[in-house]
Amino acid sequence: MGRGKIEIRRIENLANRQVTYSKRRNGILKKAKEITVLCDAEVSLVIFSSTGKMSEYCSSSATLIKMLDRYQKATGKKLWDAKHEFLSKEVDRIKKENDSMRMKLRHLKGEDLTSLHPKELIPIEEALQDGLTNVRSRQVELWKMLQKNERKLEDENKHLSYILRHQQLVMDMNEREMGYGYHERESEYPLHVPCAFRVQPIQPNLQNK
Amino acid sequence: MGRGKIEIRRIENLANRQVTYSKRRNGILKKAKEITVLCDAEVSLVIFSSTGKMSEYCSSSATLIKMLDRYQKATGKKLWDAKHEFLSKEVDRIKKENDSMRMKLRHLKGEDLTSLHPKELIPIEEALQDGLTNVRSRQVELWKMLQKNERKLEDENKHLSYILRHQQLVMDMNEREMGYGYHERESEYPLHVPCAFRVQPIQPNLQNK
DNA sequence: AACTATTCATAAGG
DNA sequence: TCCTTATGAATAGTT
Repeated sequence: MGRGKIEIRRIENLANRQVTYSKRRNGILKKAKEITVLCDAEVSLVIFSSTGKMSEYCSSSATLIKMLDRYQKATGKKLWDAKHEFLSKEVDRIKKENDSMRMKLRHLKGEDLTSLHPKELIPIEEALQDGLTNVRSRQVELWKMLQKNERKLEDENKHLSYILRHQQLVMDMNEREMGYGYHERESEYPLHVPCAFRVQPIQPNLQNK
Repeated sequence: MGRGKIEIRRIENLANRQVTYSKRRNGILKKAKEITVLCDAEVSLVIFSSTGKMSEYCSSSATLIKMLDRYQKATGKKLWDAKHEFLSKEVDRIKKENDSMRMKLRHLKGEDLTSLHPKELIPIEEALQDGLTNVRSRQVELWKMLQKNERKLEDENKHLSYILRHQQLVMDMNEREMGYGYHERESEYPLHVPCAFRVQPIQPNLQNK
């Protein structure tokens, strides 16, 4: 494809070789990009020129690392050292554990049951029954605690109300005793108790809530 | 370069995409080989089709590992470390997922409930109830299937027994008809039916099992 | 898998 | 390195 056919053998002339290199490298990079877009493929391409200059292309969805991972899985060749191998195995192991738990959860939800042997249903049923028992006993426990707490608060409430009411009575009496003659003293030491904080007669519905 | 120009965008038709993929893949592989020969370059090329099939080319003087070493030196990017980091993150991520599922399972078993807010008990209870319902309906389903199958077998059994009893009656009659006169014939063509295979009167408990 | 019309890549030259 | 252009290669659509 050019002004004449060329044999596929090393180009001896350095300048020509370099020119051809850069032209063809661009061509390959372009083709690589095109195939990823056209065909939904993933490409990793690394080229070193004879002078050692590097060019690379890696399809956007695939980092070189991911590509190499896939490469390893596809070929079985090991590119990494023992540390990575350990981590890879760790990932696999945990993933398996994960899948198994996911399955268990699904079974407990009552999904995918048709894939199970009838005998396998028994322990699942028992586990569910136990779980339900436990959850409900916990609820009863909480309920009792709430009730107990409520009673305690109610008692406290009554007690406080009683004290406050008593205090207010005392204050009212003092006020009446002192009469208008003590007006100045009152302004020096005002009571600073806004209406909202004055104890009201207890509301019946507060007790029964 | 073909019967008409095409846009560089994903080919929607699957068959076309696959055909184009294989044509262009061959093209790129050829170009990669050519540039290594013509220009004394080194190329590493890995392609995955959308179906996950891998093709690769690596110039003879460069194994992929050597290429990656050069890549690391050329870019300063540490593939090894990056890979390590990637895997570590992966492990962490999956472990978290794992812990969360383990917790869910424990909760469904009714364990560690004290750490939950009372409101969180409700969905768990519901899930357990649903699961139990599903498991039990599956059991009922299986039970029905078994019963149906049992009835079928019972009927078949009755039918076979009837036929065999009938056959035995016929055989017995033949034997009696022939009398002792046919002794020699009987020894020439023995019945070859061992006792164990003779049909016995049906046992009542076989029918009711 | 082959064919072929067409587009594309590129060798040579400036 | 970039432009041009003649040529051969690659390939899209078809059979």
